Amino acid sequence: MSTVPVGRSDEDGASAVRPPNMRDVARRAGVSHQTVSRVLNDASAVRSDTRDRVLSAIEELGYRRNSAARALVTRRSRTFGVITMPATLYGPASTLHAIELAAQEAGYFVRVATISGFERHALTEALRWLEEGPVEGLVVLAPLLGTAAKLGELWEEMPVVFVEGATSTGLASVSVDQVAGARAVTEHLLEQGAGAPVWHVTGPADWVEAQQRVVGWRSALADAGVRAPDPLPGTWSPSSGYAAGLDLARRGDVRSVFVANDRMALGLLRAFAEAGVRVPEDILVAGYDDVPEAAFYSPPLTSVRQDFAGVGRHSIGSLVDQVEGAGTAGRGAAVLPPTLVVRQSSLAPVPRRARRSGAGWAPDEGVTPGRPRPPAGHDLATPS
Amino acid sequence: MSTVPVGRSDEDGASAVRPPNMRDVARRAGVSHQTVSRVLNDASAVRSDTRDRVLSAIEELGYRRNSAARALVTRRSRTFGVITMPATLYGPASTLHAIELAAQEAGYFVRVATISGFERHALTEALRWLEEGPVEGLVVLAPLLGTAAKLGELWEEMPVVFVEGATSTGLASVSVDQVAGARAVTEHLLEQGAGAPVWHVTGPADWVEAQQRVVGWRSALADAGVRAPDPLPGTWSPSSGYAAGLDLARRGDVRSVFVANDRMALGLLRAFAEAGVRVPEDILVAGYDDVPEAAFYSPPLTSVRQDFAGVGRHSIGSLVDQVEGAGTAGRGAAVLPPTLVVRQSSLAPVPRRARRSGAGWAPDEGVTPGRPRPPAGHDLATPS
DNA sequence: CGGCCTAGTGTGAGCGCTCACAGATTGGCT
DNA sequence: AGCCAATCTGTGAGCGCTCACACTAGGCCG
Repeated sequence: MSTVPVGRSDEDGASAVRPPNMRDVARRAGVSHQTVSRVLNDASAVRSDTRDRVLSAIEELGYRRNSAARALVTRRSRTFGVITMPATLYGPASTLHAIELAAQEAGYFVRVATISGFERHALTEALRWLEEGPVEGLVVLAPLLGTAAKLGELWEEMPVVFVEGATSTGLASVSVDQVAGARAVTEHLLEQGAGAPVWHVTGPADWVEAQQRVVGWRSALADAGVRAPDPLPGTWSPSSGYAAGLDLARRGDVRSVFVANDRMALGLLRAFAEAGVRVPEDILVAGYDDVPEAAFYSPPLTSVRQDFAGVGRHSIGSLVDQVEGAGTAGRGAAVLPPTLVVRQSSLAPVPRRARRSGAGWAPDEGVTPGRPRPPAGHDLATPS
Repeated sequence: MSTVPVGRSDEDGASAVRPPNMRDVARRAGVSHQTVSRVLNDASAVRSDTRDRVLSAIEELGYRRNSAARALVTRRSRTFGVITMPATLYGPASTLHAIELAAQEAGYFVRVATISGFERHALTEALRWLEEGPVEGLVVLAPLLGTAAKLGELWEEMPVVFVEGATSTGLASVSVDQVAGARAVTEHLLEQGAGAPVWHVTGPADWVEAQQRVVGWRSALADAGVRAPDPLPGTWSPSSGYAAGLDLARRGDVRSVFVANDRMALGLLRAFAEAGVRVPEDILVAGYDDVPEAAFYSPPLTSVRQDFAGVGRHSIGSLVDQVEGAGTAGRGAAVLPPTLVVRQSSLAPVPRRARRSGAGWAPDEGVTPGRPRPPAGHDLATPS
């Protein structure tokens, strides 16, 4: 490792404390700066002993390539921008983290612009901020309806990928199949509830994911010939689930509820507990997201797991294809299948045939520390 | 807003699709490139009508300054690096988000390097990755013991701030006062439990925060003249809390438990529920972190809230001071006070005087949707 | 009325790198 | 020996910006 301090004090005695540059390395290795550049980039067309000399000069000087200079001449920043909301929500936060990880693996940097809302003005400002970078591509974590349309004409020629939310536009997008997930969980509740109507607590109406979960829920009920009750509005927050829970507990005719995310389901379970409604004996409950804590709710919550890491990888993969590949590479719409994870909250206790396909009564690993996520669940094939 | 496509096709008919540069703007405004630069930077020493002409030329051309060129000559990237773990944990994720937000407000970009562990090799590699940037300063989210020491000599002259974990080194650090938080929650449990010993489920032993919570817990017990029971080891995960809960439920003599984070407390509550232990009637429970869901656990969980946004702001503030200020600016150790949030899980039901200082039986806002975080809680003065 | 200050502007160099191309060296064939 | 191709290496320009400095014009003083 480097033992020589930065800067050079040999040769011409330039006393500057500036870091060593390519020319310094070249001089030390007895080659030209261009050969150093070749070693760093091509690796080809350089005789191996020359390369070795250059590499050891780099090591000795503690040389690090100046990426600003590199970016200047190549017009490539190796940076992707991410536009996101100030969400500490489990889903978006996990996706963002996965994106950062995937980008790092692909050798790109990520620059995050957080916006407070999806109004046009905020979007424009975020783009400005990112373009200062500048960025080579854009990931838009745009879970609200209409974001894609609003942004549509803002970039020209800038590679972009919409995550969790874009549809219909010709642009690249990556998402988890929310309709399939909602269908699966609804069908499961129908089966466990012996065909009784499945109620639904929605997410905010302007979220694409919330809307698609409604669609999946409706279609499963329609296919079963069961009339859909009016959905109860929620806001993703536990308190909105709590409110919905109080509503549902007051009615006497509810047999099962599909809640659009786990946090709301937690609030709903709390309301049921206070109202003396037993889960799953009186009412079956299922959530969505499969947060790591879901297996430890009371009772352990049936949920739908999403592959956030996969979403991150696909997003970055699409951008890399668009930037490095030619033509229409990476332009498609990737749709990832979700996984139903069955736990106690949705299993009708009486007909004990309910234990199916590895689903257990969590906490299923018992006292074993670690991630409480059993490999249980069926993979759902992507329908579209 | 810009209606002219990028590049220029007027003047000398250069057909290039390159974006407009400073010289293009200068030509259009009838000034020199240097005057354009002055408008963009100093703003001083330019006559106002000249400035206006330059600004409108910028607008018309859709000019955006090339930050690579700027960074090259100024040797300033306006970028901070963040070294973090692949944590989807609530605390680190919130802190990271707060850091990004604070940096954006201060006009800096953030580059995140995620490492899988705090071994020396991984750290070195992360530094390499960030230095490629290069970055002007470093935020080290280093919650593991000894990270600071391991990194100690790796940078020379690079501004750095340790978040949640560093101590004793002379370097800048920002953290929440874990000892004070643990003391407060332990004292509260002692009072509610009428002086009965408070048990403790710890976090992983190599986490600074876990260790300091143990310290706070011990000192509160010592001050009260109560012997500290052996702490139960945990891993931050709900399942480890579940395991600890089974252990504690088996003993008959436990009156109260302070669990080192909310996720473990959730697992512990689950174990108690299965074992037929009632909370708070049989055992009082409190957690740490005050995750947004804590108010909806069964029962609602007493916890300690940390000001993550404040941590983010302080971290970035310290780096900005170090970079822009002179000398020893921003070098101190900032310690932020936590807030105890009392909920049902820790309130002894019999002596009803327990309702104090705004603490309520959550979900205290009832059915109102929104953040389930009451303004309740006492602020703890920073002791150190 | 010439010298000097100040405000406003222009000129040229160069940051560290990559690109396009030119030059040097080698080896294999006639 | 001579020549061509293949392989390796060097040269110089220039990316878009900021910095240091030179220059001009006008106002004020001696």
